[in-house]
Amino acid sequence: MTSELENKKIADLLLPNIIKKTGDYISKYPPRNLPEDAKVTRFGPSPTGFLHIGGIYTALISERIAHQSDGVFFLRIEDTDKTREVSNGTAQIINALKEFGLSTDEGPQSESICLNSGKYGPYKQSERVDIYLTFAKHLLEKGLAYPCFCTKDELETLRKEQESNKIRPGYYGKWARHRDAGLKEIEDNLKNNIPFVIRLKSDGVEENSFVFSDLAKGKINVTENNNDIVLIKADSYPTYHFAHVVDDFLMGVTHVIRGDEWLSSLPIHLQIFKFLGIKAPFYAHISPILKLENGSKRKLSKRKDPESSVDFYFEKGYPVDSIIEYLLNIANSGFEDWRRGNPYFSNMEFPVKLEKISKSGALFDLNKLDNISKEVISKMTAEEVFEKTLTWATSHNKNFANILTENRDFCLQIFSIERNDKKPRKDFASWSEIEESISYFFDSKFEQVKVNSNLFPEHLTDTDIQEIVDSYSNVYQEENNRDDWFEKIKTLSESLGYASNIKDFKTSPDSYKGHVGDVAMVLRVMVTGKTQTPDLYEIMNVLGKERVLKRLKF
RNA sequence: GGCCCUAUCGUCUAGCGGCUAGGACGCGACCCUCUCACGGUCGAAACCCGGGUUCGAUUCCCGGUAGGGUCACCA
Repeated sequence: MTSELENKKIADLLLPNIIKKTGDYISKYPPRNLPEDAKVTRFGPSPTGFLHIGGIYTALISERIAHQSDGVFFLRIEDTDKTREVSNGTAQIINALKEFGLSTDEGPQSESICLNSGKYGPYKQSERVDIYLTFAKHLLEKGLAYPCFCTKDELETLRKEQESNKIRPGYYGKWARHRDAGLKEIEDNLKNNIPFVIRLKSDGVEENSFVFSDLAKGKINVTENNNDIVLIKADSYPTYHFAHVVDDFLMGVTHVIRGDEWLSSLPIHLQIFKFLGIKAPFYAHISPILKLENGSKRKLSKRKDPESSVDFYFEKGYPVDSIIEYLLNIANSGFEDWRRGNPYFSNMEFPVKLEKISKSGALFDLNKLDNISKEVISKMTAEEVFEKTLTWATSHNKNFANILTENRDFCLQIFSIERNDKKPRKDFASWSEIEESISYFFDSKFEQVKVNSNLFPEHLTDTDIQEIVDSYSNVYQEENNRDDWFEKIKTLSESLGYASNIKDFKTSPDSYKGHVGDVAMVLRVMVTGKTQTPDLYEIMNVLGKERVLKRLKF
């Protein structure tokens, strides 16, 4: 029997139910009809738990690269490890993408809806098993793959033996026990119902290396793979390596954007492409987001770092645009300059460039996130701030949500304070900070705060304070503008023996009881219970005459 | 350990043979100012080490060192 015939027979023996040919699938999924420069990218997460911020980072870059080239960005659920799968994992992924506004053109959109499922789908790897098996069978027939009947224990002892002899561990060369098994041996094993995996019959030579051009990393040195890696597991699911190659080929992916932890398995992937006789896509391997711990950097970890989960940011109430802009800034540091030049453009307009992605990993910097977020929120209208705060509060702070809905107009006025100025306030980085910082506007909360007498300027006596409060109460009325309001404070200061401007006070401190700042501070503390607030004139206007007088009398 | 990747202020980075090494965040001072925030001005703060190549290296090459990744029937 020729080896060709024997291979065919082995393939049929191993996968008797696979009757389609690779060609059937290739013609079912023809090349995409897109403009020449259009890029097709994908996000391929595993539904194994909460979505990592690093996943959003990769998805964001992939989405921008596709859509900024009039290409296609799709979601593919990589659920080939049923032992690690989490029940609502897919839903979490879909929701997170939605929350971040990363729109997918194909793939699952919800539990039941899958966009364009007929075109290049299914978009769930567990539903594509027959496809992988067909391609695996093809490799078996060509003698480029073979069944391996080793048990886990056997592989374990093999590894131990290699390690103790200081030999590179792996299933290759003479260590690949089943690599050259004949038809008879395979038949016997199958008859005894011994489970098997399908391995690649590698032709790689460890000493050979070549230069590969990665879009993000640049030129890299690649060593040939000589490991007979597993393509199909004993449960008939493919490994990542095999699924990646088959899927990204059939689904017409042009640019594979993924974390650089995959860099070291690139040789495997290129080899599978070669064995299948198909062209590999472009690759961009991007550095992960890191965290500093005990002086050394490490990847943000799912288990140890709460900030690795996207939920962390949603709980704190960062606007999604803040997170997106922070991530864009990590991806392409030119983002900051672009933003300065285009303060009101959507961040979708910022052109992301793979070749500009930093080669080294960035430490996550919450300070920077806060700064970007303050900038983002300061550009929102009071209505936007209100709506987004309410949305956040509805799922994270019910009491506050009620206060917001019951006091809609009042809150809108509060959020308008110093917002429509040419230099708007930048004091909120997240929605969770707002409740506390505006609490004094609400009588129910203000009255609980006993105005602390040591908040007043130290050098004023109780009588001084009383005098300021009384005389201001007498002249107070709602003013039309800040200047009138301040003039009144100044006049009052003069009449009570305080300098109406601080410079006068500084030149001869002994001729005054204090200065206009002290007078304003007394009023500020009386009205808000705080020493640091936004513009007092605006606050008084928002509170209204009645409430101001009541607080002054208190 | 093998292989691969990376290395500029505390952090994110610009730099692509000649620069007082630039910017941003954070930090400090001052100005503006009714406090805070904003804004403005200024300041402290970096080229991992050693060899080459070169008239000249942060930049190119080699070697160290350090950090990271990877060596699964996980992705």
